[in-house]
Amino acid sequence: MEQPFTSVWTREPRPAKSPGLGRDQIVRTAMALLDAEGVDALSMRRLGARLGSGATSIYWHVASKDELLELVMDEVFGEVSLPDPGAAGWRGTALAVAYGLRNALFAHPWAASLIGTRPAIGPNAVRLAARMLDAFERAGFREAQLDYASAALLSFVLGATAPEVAWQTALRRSEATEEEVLRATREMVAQVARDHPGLVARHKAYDAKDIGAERALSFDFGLSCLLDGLEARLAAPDGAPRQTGTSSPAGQARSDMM
Amino acid sequence: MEQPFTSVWTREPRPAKSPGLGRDQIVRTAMALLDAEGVDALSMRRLGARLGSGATSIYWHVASKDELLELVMDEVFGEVSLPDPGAAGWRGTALAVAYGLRNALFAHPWAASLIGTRPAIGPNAVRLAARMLDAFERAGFREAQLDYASAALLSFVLGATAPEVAWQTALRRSEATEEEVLRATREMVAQVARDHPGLVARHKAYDAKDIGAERALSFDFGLSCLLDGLEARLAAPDGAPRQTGTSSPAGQARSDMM
DNA sequence: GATGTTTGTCGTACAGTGTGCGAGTGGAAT
DNA sequence: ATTCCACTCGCACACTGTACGACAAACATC
Repeated sequence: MEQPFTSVWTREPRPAKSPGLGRDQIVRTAMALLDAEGVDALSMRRLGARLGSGATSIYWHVASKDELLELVMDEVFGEVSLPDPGAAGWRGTALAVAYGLRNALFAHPWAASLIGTRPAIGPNAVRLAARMLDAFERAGFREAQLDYASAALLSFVLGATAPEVAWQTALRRSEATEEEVLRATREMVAQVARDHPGLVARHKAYDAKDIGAERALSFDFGLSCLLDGLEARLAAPDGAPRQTGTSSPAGQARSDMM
Repeated sequence: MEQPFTSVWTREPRPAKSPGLGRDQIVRTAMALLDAEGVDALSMRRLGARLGSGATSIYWHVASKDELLELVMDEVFGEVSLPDPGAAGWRGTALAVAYGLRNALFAHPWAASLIGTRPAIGPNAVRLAARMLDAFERAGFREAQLDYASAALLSFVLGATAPEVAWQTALRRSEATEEEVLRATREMVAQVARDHPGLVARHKAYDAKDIGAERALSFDFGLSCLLDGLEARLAAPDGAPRQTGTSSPAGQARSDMM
């Protein structure tokens, strides 16, 4: 669309000395609307109505809806509270970021569907990344590994949380009881996986348990596994302590795209 | 919307004995359109035009656009080729799934923006999960850890790949040269992170390197870290070998939502 | 004070979107 | 011959993002 690859963050915001509409008020109202009614309910006209102004007035302060979404996205990143990297230690900071981000995404489910969509380079996202890099550097990570390690953590958190949130909101939107959902899901799995007998048995085992708690445990498990793996790299700085890992398997090209 | 929580996969597809339009032809054509022109270009009218039929004819075979997207999503999962879990071994299977999924997402960039959006429970996604569980069970994972471990792997792969794809397509859409983008990005970072002096220096170091290759290395690093961490759990079955990890930090509630 | 200029608001309009509805088609079964 | 059924499709509705240009109010300059 735009040729020199611009983003909200490069362009100056409107002077903002104004008495009426302002960029931050727009963003706040948009977040409220998103939180209250979900991502589908956010239209410029509805937002304008909530602001008590015309729909197209918004375009004076914000270039496009996409840009507005970038702004609210960064607001979500701003909501994770960061500990002092010196006091919390490496693992503490990592855990805080992980759970903070996870909780922020649960608090704003619409953000989960946007997170893979556009690059997160707003000031709050950058500050979060900087904090994490700081903590990881204190821990002893150097050079490229520093970036790799923090990227890995963020990747896991996002990849684990986004589908969870998707599930949760999908359930919430259909007003079925959790009972019904469980039954329907089991039927689905049974129907679709009848030639994978292990699956249906295992899925049956879930019936008794609380799904939310189970998912939290799963998150904990994956997170501490990843952190353990990272910690192991601190001992052997430039190699994979358990070998393999850097050789691509069975005819799969690694970095064939781009 | 629908009260008993239905999904495409529960409902029988239309008998499909038809000569004309059919569910699979629709899905194939939709994929072609998506691959060629991206996710914004997929509208029912355009799809109908490509099929040589009216736009609303599609609704006989497919309940809604959402359902259609679920179908094409599963087709993507079907594209990752799975090795024989017996022959490839645990780590081999894990690597194959990871790179296979990653490559599939790069081959169909539109899928990356859909992946966090709706639960993946189509037959191909289920088969992939079953294969992975099989391999992980052979490796020695049991009970809940079996699920946790495979979920962790998928989480990392998705969370690492989706933003990468998002970046790549964002760049592709703006017809800027990679040079321009680099310069603009650096300016962005510099502007936004001027109180994080470490960041801008580190970002400068990237200028010489190939971004794609760098990202592939990052993926490799995170993946092998996670696998190492998982492998460590095989030795100490029911505890975290490096302690911590299951206690939530500094006043952050763990599973407070849902 | 008069005159331009910037800053900001908004109504209208355009080209699209997903999809409900009901009318129409052809072939098969009665 | 008639009834039924699997399909196809045109129309219409409500709604979307946003380009454009007409306004108004605040401010600068003469």
